[in-house]
Amino acid sequence: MRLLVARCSVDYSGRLNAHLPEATRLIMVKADGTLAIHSDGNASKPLNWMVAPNVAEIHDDKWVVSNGKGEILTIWIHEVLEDITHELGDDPGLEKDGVEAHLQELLAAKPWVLEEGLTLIRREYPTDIGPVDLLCADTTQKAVAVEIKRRGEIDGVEQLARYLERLDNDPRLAPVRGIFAAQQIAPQARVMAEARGIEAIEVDYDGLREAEDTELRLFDIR
Amino acid sequence: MRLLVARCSVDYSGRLNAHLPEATRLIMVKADGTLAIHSDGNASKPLNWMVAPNVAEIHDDKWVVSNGKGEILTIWIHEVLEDITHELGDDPGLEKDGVEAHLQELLAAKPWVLEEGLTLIRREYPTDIGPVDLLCADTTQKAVAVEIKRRGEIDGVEQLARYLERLDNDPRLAPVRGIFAAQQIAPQARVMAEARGIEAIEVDYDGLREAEDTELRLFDIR
DNA sequence: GACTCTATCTCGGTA
DNA sequence: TACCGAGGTAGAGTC
Repeated sequence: MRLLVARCSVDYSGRLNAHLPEATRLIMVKADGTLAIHSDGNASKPLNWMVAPNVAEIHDDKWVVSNGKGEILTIWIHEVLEDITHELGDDPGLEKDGVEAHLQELLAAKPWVLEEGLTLIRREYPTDIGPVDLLCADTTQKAVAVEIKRRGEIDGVEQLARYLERLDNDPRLAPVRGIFAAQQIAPQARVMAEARGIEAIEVDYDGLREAEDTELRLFDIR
Repeated sequence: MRLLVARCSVDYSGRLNAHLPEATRLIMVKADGTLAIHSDGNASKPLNWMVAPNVAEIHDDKWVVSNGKGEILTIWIHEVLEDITHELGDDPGLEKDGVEAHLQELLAAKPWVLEEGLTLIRREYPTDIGPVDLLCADTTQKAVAVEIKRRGEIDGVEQLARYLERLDNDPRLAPVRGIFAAQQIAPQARVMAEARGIEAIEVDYDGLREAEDTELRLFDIR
């Protein structure tokens, strides 16, 4: 990783056109060629950037970085205040916990926490506008589509409504009920769900995870 | 701006829980306290970060950065390879061109490029769930709602469909037609639009902008 | 301050 | 490769 602190001005042309007047900034170049230009304040995001893969022509006073999609970043270097390079090596990467994928796993394993007697037919059940998180069957063998979110907002309800519309076109499944499951459900999303005849259920993620841990210990499969 | 290259491990707890095993990384601290931890490859985004405002307890071997929302970032510093600080000063900021706002301006000025004879009634026409980008009238004086996106995705179609539903409740306007205008329209968004009776139109942004330039020169109002 | 929507979104998964 | 959905989305604008 190369870190350059310099007075510079920048032009970007590609997905839009943008210009940065002359000022002192940090130019960060990663090992794969990813380049980012940061100011000191008012944003955690870079002012300008260019992701890898790209080709950089580097001269003392001018860098021209381009990629295969017609994007060009031109940096005019007016004065270099610092120029250091470090080999950081590979990074083992971020371990995350608490995302939607895990909540989906937990509910796929125990759909009955959403409704007595609910059983799983398939995860990521495909429709022509995208996959439904869970397709289940209730105690009367009727189909139930489940959309899972970490935070239940209005667009999640819309998403489920779209799926239900498509699934109802399948005579083997119709009529399909909908369940909207999330750790937290916004009041507006709840209202929207009720208006569409969709059940909105808040799920206790931590409780589910603890239950999973307990079972794993009981069955000694760790 | 402080730039620290160090072997470190990191724990984040807040909107989710995440952990970074020990490795060499860049820790960037901006003047306002914004902090970002970057690896050398495979991402333009930081692995972990904490935006301002926050409170940082900084010791030699351990940083604890927290904010008022219960988020805590803990950095264990195992070895410092570089530690430099530069005052970059204020940045004049990025000047952009080519975003949705500009496309809306161009189409507001010339709604007839979307449909022969279309005239503008109002930009940002208010409904109780948000403003419609353009409300227009066609040659038969029927209302037409236009939603404008740079890239037309399925969500944009849904958004327009919601607006149309609301506008149709107004007896002075009903029935309202919908036009979905974007530089590029995704195939699924097009399918969804058709299913909703909405016309999907791809707009030539560069052509519109050139036409605008030409007119400005013709009328010498620059 | 809360809410809404855009974004050179970025990033990961999948067909 | 293109498309689609998730994000600790972040950030800007509006009410």
